[in-house]
Amino acid sequence: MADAHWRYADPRQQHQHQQQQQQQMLPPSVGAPNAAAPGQQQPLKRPRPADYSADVHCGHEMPGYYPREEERAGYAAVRETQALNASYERFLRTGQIQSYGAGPAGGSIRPAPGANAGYQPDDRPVVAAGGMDGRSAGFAGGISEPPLPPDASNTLFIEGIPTDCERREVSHIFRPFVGFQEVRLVTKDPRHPGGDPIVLCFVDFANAAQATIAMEALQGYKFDEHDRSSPHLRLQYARFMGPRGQSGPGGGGGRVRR
DNA sequence: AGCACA
Repeated sequence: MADAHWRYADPRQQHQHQQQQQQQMLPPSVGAPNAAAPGQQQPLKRPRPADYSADVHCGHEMPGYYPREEERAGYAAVRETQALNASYERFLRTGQIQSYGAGPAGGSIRPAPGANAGYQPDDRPVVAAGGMDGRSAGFAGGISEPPLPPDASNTLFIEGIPTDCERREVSHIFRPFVGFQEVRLVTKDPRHPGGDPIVLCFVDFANAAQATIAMEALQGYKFDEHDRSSPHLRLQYARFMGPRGQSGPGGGGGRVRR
């Protein structure tokens, strides 16, 4: 608890000698050696002997560790997202929503105390989907949902993201929406030579209804609200859904028809 | 306009 907190506290604390000791004991980022991202591994200064793998464990294990660029807040987002996924899967099975999104409880959403828990601002999603599924549950509010378009997908394709925008910034925009799972940024070369590179973005939601709510809420969203020439977002359903999407082949997401 | 990840 406290030892997870001291890392992020401001540097005016008086235990610096302790920090230095601990930092020497913990290697910088030996999270999960076999899960390293392709472009991410640090250059090895010298090849390790074969018996290296036996004693790498240093008590620094992190369930669900993502070796990408998420640091600090990213951790919390990922962990929280996974907790939300778990909640939602429970909802799918039981048909009951338990303190999902808004609401005071959140006890079941909190990650178990461990690595860096206990350091989270209250950033749980507040923009909730009325009827989660459109089918069965979700009539609690008495508001009927419009049917989803036939090409609805739980992945959104977002254009118009400024090229200097980082993944974290995009996550800030989409994270308040219930069902948010992940943001993926893709940089494309411009069609015209000399043009600006293009940033495409894919955002996953737990289901298509939640994706639709976010899509309509953020359609035309301006990045710089006081700049009239600021780029604005255009959101569509993503065309192809791979295994990450919920409606693969045979899942009802066939050809686009209207 | 431009649709990737596994």
